[in-house]
Amino acid sequence: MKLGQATIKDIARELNVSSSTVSRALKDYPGISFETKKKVKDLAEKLNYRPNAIALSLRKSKSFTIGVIIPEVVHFFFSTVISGIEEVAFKNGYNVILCQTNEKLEREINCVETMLSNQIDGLLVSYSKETTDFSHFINLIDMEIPVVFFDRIPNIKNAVNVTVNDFSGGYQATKHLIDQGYRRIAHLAGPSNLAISKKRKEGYLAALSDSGISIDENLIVECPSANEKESFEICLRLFKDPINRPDAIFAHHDIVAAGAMMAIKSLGLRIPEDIGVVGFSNWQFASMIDPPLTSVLQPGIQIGEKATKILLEMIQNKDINHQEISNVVLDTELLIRKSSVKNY
Amino acid sequence: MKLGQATIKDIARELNVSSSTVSRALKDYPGISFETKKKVKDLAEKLNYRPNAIALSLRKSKSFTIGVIIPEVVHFFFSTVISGIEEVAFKNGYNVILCQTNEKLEREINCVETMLSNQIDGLLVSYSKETTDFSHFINLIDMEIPVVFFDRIPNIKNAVNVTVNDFSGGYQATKHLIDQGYRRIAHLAGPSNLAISKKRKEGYLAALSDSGISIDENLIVECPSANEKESFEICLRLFKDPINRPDAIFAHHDIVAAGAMMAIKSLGLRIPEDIGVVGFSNWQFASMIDPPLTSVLQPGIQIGEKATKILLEMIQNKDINHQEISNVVLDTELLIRKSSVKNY
DNA sequence: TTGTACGCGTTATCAA
DNA sequence: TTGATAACGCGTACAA
Repeated sequence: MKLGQATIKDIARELNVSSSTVSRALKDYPGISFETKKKVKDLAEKLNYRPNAIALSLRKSKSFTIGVIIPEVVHFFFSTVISGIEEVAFKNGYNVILCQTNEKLEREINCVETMLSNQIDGLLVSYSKETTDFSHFINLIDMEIPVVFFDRIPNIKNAVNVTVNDFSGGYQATKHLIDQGYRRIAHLAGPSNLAISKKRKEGYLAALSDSGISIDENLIVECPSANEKESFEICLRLFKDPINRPDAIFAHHDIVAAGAMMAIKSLGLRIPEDIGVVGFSNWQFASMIDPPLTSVLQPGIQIGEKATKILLEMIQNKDINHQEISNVVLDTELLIRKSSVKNY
Repeated sequence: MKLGQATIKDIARELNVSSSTVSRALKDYPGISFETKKKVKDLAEKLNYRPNAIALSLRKSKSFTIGVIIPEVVHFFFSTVISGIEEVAFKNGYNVILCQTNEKLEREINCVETMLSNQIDGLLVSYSKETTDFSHFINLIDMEIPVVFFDRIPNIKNAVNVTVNDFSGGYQATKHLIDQGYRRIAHLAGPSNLAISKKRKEGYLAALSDSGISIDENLIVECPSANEKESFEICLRLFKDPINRPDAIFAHHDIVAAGAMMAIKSLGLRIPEDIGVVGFSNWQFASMIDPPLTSVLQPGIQIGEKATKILLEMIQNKDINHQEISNVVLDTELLIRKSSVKNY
């Protein structure tokens, strides 16, 4: 018995018909006698025949595969996005091939190469923190390969972007802290080359402005690595001066917020009585820490679904009007928990 | 077909040589004049030539792709495993195609079909909670397609399994609680059809036994869904009776532990003073919750790496001795934090 | 040193 | 109603 899978040729040989007949019979093409059709289908069943997707790809110049490039899988938000992507792709008969960059530009370029070699029909990307030159993506777009950016979106002509309303998320978060009576609200900002960092910060600034609170540059600190350790240390410094210290923190995301909370606790300060805290993304742990963390919900699954739906549309209908879909912005929602409400 | 993807034929035509010459020149085959080689390579560079992986797959009957089937991406442990898988696969020039089952058997079978159609060279699997019949996997093994199971491993002849020592993890956790002076230790067990649930429970039982503590069946409760809500409710019931209530919890995993912690707090009990808690898997949030949760480290990245290395070995060397690698067990490590140490 | 021919699995096209 | 052929892109045995 031959290794591997039965092919159309195997069926044809065994039944003494041509492979085209088998192909047509299997696909219920008109003009095949009922008899032949039955013979073929029965044998196919018996041999456990399965069409070879690789051969199909070659024949049709279409791989039914979409590529996904993300910074890292081990990141709650990205894992939810992947989940949404996989879900929609699977339902539409597309495969997902996955590549993580570990936030390295070199690796990212390498991933794009791999994707190209593998003839992906389209690509979903959230680029790395190191990426400032987008030519490897622009090349793809120039080759007319559909590309959709999500979450971290570049400023590229003809790019299609899916993201949440980071500005409004930042605004909501900050406004909420103001409404709760906090006045010296610090912002732990994200890496400055990411548009999301800029947007969240702008939302923060706008909320302060709108409430007539003057902006104190000392209260805005960038967290380039955006991990809990970095944020812990930054906060220790930030809280050193008891006079000028902030009374609330709006963090770029929940991990940063968690680091801040640890710093606050380690200084013997109370959350939310002394310091209020709001995060971003609503990581899984947000509701489980103590006190539960108020956070801006960033609907990862929906982002993944939406981005994939758009990508599939672009793949299936090349003449789609890019202008209309070039910037999809999903709504955020503030999930209020104890970390920011004094009388919760 | 994507515009601008140059093929060997394009190069051949332009240079007035045969495509075999181009093919050979590109791969530095002997017997090609330096001159031709240079011409070909230069033009390839200029045209941005990239070998078509699909054509190569067909030609070589090898896809350089491995499939990964997991219950869900949005699960910290699995996301770490995927990360390890992707890392090793990428380094070895293999692609990763991903399929999640959402814990559904039907979907799982469907995923296997997809993988087969796509001619994966090998498969990594952690099966769904619903799966009790493994014939869809056994078929693969019978077809001599390399399959490696990780974390959730079946009892199948010739299967290759990679897992952590769940028994010893359960034992460590329980022993630690005993050493801390806890005596009425409850176990919130995982879904009963998973070997990992059984193993962790056996470790728990053995530790009690070895310490001469009698086993109270009322203190062992299964959590079939293993989410925080379920565990919260189970714990409320478990703690209703102030006389017979447990003084510690060993949970199947950290999410279950987190649910338990919420229940404990909501009843006004203190952790670890009144109730000690130990989880499993060391989810990312374990160190961030209050009090930080003692947990059994389950090295997901290493599991992913190890499983992939073994799979690639099986793919590249069909004559490998399965007996020797049929059961790889990685060590767990107990990370002791405040949730289980009264005088931390 | 280079070219020809074939096959990997499939299907569209034309011919019978 | 069915068959033969070519083509998708590539590599390679064989021929020149």
